[in-house]
Amino acid sequence: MTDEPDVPEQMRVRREKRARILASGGDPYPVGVARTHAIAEVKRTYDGVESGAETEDVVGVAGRVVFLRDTGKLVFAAIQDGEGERLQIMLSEARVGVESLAAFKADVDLGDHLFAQGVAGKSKRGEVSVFADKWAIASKALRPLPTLHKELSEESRVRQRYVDLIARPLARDTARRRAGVVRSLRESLHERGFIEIETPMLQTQAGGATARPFVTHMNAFDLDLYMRIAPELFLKRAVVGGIEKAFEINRNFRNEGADSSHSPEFSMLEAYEAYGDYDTMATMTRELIQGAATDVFGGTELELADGASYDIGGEWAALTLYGSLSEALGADVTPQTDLARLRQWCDAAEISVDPKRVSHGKLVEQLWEHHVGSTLHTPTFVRDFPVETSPLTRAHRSVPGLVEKWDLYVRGFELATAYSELVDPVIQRTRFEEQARLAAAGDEEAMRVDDDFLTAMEYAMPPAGGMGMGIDRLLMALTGLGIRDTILFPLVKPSDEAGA
RNA sequence: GCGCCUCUAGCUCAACUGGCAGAGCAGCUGACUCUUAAUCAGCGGGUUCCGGGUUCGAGUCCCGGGGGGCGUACCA
Repeated sequence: MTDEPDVPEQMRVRREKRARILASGGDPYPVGVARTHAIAEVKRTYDGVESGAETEDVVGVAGRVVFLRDTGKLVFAAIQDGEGERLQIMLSEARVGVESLAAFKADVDLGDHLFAQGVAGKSKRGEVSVFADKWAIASKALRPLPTLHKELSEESRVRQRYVDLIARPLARDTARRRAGVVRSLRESLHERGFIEIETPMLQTQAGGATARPFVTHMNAFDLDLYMRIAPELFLKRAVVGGIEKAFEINRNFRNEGADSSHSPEFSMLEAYEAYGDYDTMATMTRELIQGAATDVFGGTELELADGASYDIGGEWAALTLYGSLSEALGADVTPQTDLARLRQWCDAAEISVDPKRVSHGKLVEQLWEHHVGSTLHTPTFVRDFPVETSPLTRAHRSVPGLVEKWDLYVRGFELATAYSELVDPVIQRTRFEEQARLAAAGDEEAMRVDDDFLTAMEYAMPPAGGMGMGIDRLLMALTGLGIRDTILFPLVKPSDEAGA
């Protein structure tokens, strides 16, 4: 194994060390070590010790070696644990003996997990240290660590996130912050009496959103199945059945483009509340987000990765789709504005529209996105959408041609959306049929008629508000990072060079 | 999908108009009992993403392919 020709020198050397340890009766991968203290605990406890002083407290610590310095009869090693805390280990010939120190120098590399036992104290330079009496390799690394003083290339970061997590504090923080945000959302929803349910990811037809699905196949039933594009239609079935406040935080899959704000698999929160509407959902959404910001970032004033900062506290701005578009265009746009006029504005703004999907609603939304959406940086609710593009939303209670739907925009992208849900099964059927016509005409993202869902609706769904929010995008909004940095292991195309 | 940029040692990056492929860290050998990207002496390490082509000569120029980034179009 040590004479494979293609193995780089540094890997070859580490493999030889592993073999040597085994040959001399040692164990490069012991089942455990006698760890007594976390690194942060040691640093905290002995912070008050005088420089150069040793205590009589024996501690056992373990972590990954991230720094090594051999000064002859004294060796310094810094170990790092899962929280990114570092602790200095000092190994002196006087304490461990000539032989053990020589073995340490010969066998331990940067990247190894190391265990050390000894008294806690402080070095002459004032750094909390463990003066080791004993040491052991807790796990031998066979690959060298990257340079810890330089940023890993963007590609290496996502391809080898495990290395990124070792090397880059922000990577560790982001993983923990994401966990904190998700936890905060769950707790806030639980406090409001919501019940978390899990709905199918494998579906016989992908509904609940307009998007192209991934297709897969079930062998046992010889059946083509779709990965879900949204949990909406199943969550609503649950509401019909009496789970009046239902939510799900889980993955959706959309077979579409990938860029700095789109991932083919992404996490989404959807929540439905019987006897709520799009206004109650707006309040709840704001409180969920502000709560997550407070729980994880200590408040609603956010400092972003790109240096920008903004405050998401207080009430959020609200405007209407048609009103804000009219203002931006300097002309009245209403649900009655005809297609020809909308096309002129699209041409003027050089917006190209898929000819298979041209409708009043589609053009209005594209115009709005171009002229208004990308300019909204602080959280803003955009209210009241055209009916054609919102087949699951109920008609506006006072304005004909509109539906009760809002989109929440932050930093130029859509973070969340909510409806006063359509619960009339007869209207729902005609909406589905209209979608099916679009699909037949070539619109690959249009919905299909879901008969089982319509049957459920015919048992009567209570009036309800529903909301969907992208979890990845929430992290983006709170941190300023791109979507691939908020997802720990984003999809990457295979490359022959990655790993071995 | 289209356009532009990019791929060189384990990692991060150099290499002019085509002319011996280099540095820092990391590695190996040695010195040093307070280092913390230590210092000192020495030594290794390359399919320059892959496949063709032009040329006396290609990391560099041309063609094809792959990975990555940015912009643009669509979706959240």
